[in-house]
Amino acid sequence: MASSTTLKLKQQRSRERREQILAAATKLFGEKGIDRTSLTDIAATAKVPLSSIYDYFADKRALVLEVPEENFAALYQRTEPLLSKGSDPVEQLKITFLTNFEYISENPSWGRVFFLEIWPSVIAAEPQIKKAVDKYAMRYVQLIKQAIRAGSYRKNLDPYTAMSLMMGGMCHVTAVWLLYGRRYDLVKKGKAVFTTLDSGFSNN
Amino acid sequence: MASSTTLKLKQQRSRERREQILAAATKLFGEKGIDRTSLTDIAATAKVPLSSIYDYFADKRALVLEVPEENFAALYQRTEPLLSKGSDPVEQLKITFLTNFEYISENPSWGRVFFLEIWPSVIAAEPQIKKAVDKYAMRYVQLIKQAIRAGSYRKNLDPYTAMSLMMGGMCHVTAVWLLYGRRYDLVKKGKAVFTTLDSGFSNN
Amino acid sequence: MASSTTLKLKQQRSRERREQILAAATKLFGEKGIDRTSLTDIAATAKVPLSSIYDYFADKRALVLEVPEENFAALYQRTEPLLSKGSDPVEQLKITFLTNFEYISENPSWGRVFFLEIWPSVIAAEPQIKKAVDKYAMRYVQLIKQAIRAGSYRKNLDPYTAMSLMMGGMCHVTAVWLLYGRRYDLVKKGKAVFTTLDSGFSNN
Amino acid sequence: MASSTTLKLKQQRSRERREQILAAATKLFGEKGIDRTSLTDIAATAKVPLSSIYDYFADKRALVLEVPEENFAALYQRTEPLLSKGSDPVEQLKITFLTNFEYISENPSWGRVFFLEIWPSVIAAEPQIKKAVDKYAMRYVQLIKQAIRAGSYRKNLDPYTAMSLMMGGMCHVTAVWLLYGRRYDLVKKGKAVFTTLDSGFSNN
DNA sequence: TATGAATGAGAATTCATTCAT
DNA sequence: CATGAATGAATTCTCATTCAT
Repeated sequence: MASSTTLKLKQQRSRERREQILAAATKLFGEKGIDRTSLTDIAATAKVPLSSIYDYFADKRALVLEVPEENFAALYQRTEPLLSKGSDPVEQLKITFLTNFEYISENPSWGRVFFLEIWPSVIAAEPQIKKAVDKYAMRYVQLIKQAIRAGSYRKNLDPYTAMSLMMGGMCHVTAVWLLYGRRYDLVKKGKAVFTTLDSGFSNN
Repeated sequence: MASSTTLKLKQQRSRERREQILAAATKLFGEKGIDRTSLTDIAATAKVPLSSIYDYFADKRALVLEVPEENFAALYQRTEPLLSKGSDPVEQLKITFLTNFEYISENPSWGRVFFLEIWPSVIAAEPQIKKAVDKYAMRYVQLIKQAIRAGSYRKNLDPYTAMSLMMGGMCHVTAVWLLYGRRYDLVKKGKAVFTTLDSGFSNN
Repeated sequence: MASSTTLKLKQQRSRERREQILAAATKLFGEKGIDRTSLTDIAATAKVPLSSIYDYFADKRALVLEVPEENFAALYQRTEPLLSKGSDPVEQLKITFLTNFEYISENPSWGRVFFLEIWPSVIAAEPQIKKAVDKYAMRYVQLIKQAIRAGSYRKNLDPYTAMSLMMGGMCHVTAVWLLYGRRYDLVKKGKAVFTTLDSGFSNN
Repeated sequence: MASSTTLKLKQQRSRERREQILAAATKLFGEKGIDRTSLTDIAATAKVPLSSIYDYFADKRALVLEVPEENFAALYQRTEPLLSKGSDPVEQLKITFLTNFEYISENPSWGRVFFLEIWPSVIAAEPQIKKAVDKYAMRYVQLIKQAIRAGSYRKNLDPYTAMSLMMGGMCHVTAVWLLYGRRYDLVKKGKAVFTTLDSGFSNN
């Protein structure tokens, strides 16, 4: 009993430290860029001794790669329940798209890291990152294909081009939002982007 | 007379060296990322002594910032003559958009640097970069506004959102093209992007 | 009674662990060198928690110094019974010398540690090591002196020089054997070394 | 003229620095062992900034490997002229053997590095080191073979075993000399070793 | 007694920048 | 003007050792 409690406490502390490090990394990567952020910086921000970082991550590269991992998981967890009911592919596409805007809106650090540092960038070529991004992109491609089959979207719409427009639009709008000091409502902007694209994709 | 000739020769040599350095920087930044590229690498690639870089650029930062400068100039020089005749704003928009795809297609190093390293990224916040990018984006905004006024595009189209879709689409499509080994015709893909967006922007 | 049994079991376990650690250290020191072997490596190889090493050895230095200790003890234990009978000093010298070759042949890890890492090396200056090595060398010196007195070896033979040749020969032959992948019978080689030396030492 | 002088001065300074570093490395490697010697130590001893070491050696490994290189060259340079005249293989063997003792006697730091750290040790497996050592050992093997052919040494002498005894004897005697504070004349000891071996090798 | 977790003190290496010539 | 050489300041990573439980 006691030992089980202790273990849990320890594990709890460990998990917290890990998260502190990831949070610090996310914040600093977004602010200064991944390469300009030293582990010393991260340790200081996370209030953890530098060498302790190595208790949780094999090396800097591993830490960098876990930042998206963590956030994609959170994003999926948030999107899933909203989708379960709606069966209309266009509706599902909209929910998926806007939930991402919401997530970024609430986690701008993550937005910074992802859209200013990870995608698109040379590290997006890292298999671990590429796989995660591809998986996310494929959701869009699938939904767009369904929408075409359902007759909502034009038969001659290339689903990959359409996905590129959705991802690229999100990227640009988010980057501008971040670089200009987040002076407007990102989700509202996301809705405008969706509406414009949707009308271009539709069988008018 | 003789000295004037000498001077010219020197200036000539200087200009060449400067360009060699910028070309080497563009190439290497795109391949390895800005922070992972050392001035020693650049000097070696440009076949110029390391310390000579400091005769042309104040420091690494200055060199980094001049890389987009140089390339935007080249892009403008290429776009301008094509625009002079056409007066239809949609046509001008299309030319401007596709010329950029052509430029990237022919200078993939520059594509890499710009879309994987500079925009969007934390260094895009640098005033010098931001100004150059904004200037380019505003061309799109102006043309889109003209197209709306001319009745080609919908009255309720937000020109900024539309511009974001064009820039973001270009960014995404280019990044994927680069990250997946340039396996298809980028300009063709650019045309598909334009067509899709154009139909969404239009008064159908 | 029960507690005594428990105690014995514990002591048993303790002794086993100690030996596991020493065996792992011997193996790894020989493979990678003493300084390149971390206590973490040793713990992992010995399947013992890292911090448990400190229950058996004061620090890394102490562990390093006990590795020869342990092995000299084993070597003596093996040599003693063979000597008891033979009274001819030259015969005893031969047995002592060849038994060492046999021991190395059967424990090449130990051979590696001793001849590639400990002797000769700066750590051979450590009193604990020096004492053990000196003790072993003195056995040779004594037997050589006896052989001189018995008339088997030349009167003008310097017993220390002779011992150096035996030890040095063993060292060189073993090192070559190890560095070239143990491609021949070390004991046979040892016999050749002994024969050659013996004939140089003898009153021909 | 001036620039040529300047160049020479620079090269001169460079060569000196390089040698300072190698000398410091040799000294410290012999005193503390290669792995226990940090580049910081070497830089301090050589009175050179740490990072300047990298102007002369690619990394620590390269520096370690150049220490024997340098000294073998010096040893050969010293041995060669003495050999030119003598044609008797045994005489040549003696000169080669004793010149090495002389060299160590005058460069005990090198003796320490070579016999306490490099040979025999795990780094002796490094191709660059192995090659150099093998080359030196083969000289002995050749001369011994010649001596056998000339009838000076026994027909049934294995030249490799004989070489091992010469090298091993030198190693042991030198190591003891170093570890016991160089309290006697190493060259004299070398002569005793040679005499003893020679009588064992000979057709008495 | 046993041990998982933590950490301080280095270690090697890199690189932008300076400067003497 | 040009440049080879030099270097200080970081940076990532390792590891022996300690300690709370």
